[in-house]
Amino acid sequence: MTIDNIIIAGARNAVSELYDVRISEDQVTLQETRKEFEGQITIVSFAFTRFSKKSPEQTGAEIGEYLLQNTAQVTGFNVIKGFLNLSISDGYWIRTFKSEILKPEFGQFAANGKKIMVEYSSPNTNKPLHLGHIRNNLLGYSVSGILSAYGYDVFKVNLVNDRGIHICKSMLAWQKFGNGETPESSGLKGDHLAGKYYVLFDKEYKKQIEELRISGKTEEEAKRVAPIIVEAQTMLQKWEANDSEVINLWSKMNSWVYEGFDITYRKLGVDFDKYYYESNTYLLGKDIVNEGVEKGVFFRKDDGSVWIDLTNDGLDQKLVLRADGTSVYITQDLGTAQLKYDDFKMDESLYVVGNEQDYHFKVLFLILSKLEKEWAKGLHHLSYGMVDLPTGKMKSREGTVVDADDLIDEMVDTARQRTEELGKVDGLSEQERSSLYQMIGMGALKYFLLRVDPKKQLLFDPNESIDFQGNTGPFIQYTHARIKSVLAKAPHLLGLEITHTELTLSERELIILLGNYPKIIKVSANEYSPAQLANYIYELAKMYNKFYHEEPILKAAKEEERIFRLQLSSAVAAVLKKGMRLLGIDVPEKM
RNA sequence: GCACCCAUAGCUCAGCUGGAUAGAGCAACGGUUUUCUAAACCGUCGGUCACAGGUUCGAAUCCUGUUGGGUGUACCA
Repeated sequence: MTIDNIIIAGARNAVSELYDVRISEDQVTLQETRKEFEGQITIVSFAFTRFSKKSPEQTGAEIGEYLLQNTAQVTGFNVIKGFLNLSISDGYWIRTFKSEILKPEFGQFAANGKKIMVEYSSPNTNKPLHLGHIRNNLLGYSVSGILSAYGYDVFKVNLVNDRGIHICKSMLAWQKFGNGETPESSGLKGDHLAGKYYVLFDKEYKKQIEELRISGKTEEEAKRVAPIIVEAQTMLQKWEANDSEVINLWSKMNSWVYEGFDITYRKLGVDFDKYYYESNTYLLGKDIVNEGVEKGVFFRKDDGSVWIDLTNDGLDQKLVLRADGTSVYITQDLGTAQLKYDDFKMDESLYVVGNEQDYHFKVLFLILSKLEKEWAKGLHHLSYGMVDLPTGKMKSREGTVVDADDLIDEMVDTARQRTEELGKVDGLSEQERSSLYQMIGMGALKYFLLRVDPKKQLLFDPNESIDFQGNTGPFIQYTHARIKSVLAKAPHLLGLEITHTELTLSERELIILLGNYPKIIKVSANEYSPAQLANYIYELAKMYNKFYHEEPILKAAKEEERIFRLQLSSAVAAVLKKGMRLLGIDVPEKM
């Protein structure tokens, strides 16, 4: 039983005994006592005045007195306005520290027997990854870790968008302008090579549109009849007809791109249990459409196209199959959803996709539940905001993107400079140094992106480098390294029994904050929000640094203090490390 | 037009069952190292929580409206 539950139970008994009213658990509001007052847990007792018919102060005092008499852990109280501040015995905090926080599995929930699939990344194979994709990948990876810590059995999958007109654009431009260029011959990473031709296509396309307009066509018509776009469409048709030449080109370019993606994924430290490819799934979904027509959920128009009417749900009519019988995006997604369920039989499924697709997923989930798919109620969309630049939106075609590989390299390079300036690399081998720079640079980048509420759009200014001080990844990494350095000086104290009985203010605060870790995991998991966890870890690191300055650890007067403070430090380091791992960030032993 | 998301310090962000005097970091200014790592710590400066109503003992938080920003509303994916 947690202390919160003990206090809630005590408060319910108090109200029942004193005022003869039975109240439910959620009628008792608890909060942490503000720093300026004595105590650790506060009961907000305004609501109880209804039952006591007395002033908030008097009501609080009566309940406080009751708890003091009847609840062993409560050692004192004070009432300020309607706030009943309770002091909990140091013995209780120390016992909690020893019996829970110090355990290696602290923060890992028992398996809940549920399977969840997390789909993230979902790149297009016509261009390299940019900063927006980094946010997606980090969110997906981190949420997967958090869900796993919360007790889920997690499957990470990547649905690769490897077909369609946009892929043909890169292919066509390469065919026309590439002169057989390869990653080897050009020294370009495969995904960057494909991206280069995607941009070239767009340039040529725009040029042709302009020429057609000068010759008197409307913009709309020009866009439709420009030779290069017509060629790309022809190529897509050939691809769908299994034309061997097109398929070979497609395989070749895709393999370059995958090699490039793998490098970026490795640098980001993300991975997947399974890949799905749209080239395999794009024909799926037609069975579901038929099923929907039979069930009367969908209807067919005169031209043969199939629709669903969602106007009663506040949405629009939506096309689910073209008149010529071919699939649209939502058809595919219906089919893919079924396929994924058939493969994994998961209880829940999370799609990590930008908020520009909110409407799409609303429709998708609604259709599946109308089709009476039992599993549809387990589908969720982790909708995150765009990453914007001060100049506005990033656009691949126009080259106004922050490239993922460039940014990563830059971060690692900055980490190297800072670390060398601080002279912290003495005694490290070349390899240790480079792995440290990698860890710190990526830590700064990942924390920067994950500390912000996923649903908010995020501003990135390329002219202002990401900080390494204050509320940052490196600050937390530093705190971890700092603790490790102290621990290394007296390892024998870690195994000794804690006999300490009285806590200083900062010791008590640290234990309470450490004790909140499981709650934070729960909230982060339920809300799919690594930001909650990130901000918690920062608070913990900050509080530890304060403690570190205030209290001597190895230089404490009494041995029992040295033992306790060292083990407290060790527990903080463990939670920092675990928490950061769930954000996909590693922490160094030294920095 | 309609729908969804967002608006808190100069900047970037916390603030989560409605609760006490709204918090951090950065930036600016000042201080702390013969003591366990100064990527740290302490202090000063900085707020009409977009605006206007409403609900409540109590609102940054809930409701309504307005303004501003973003996104969507494709037989693109």
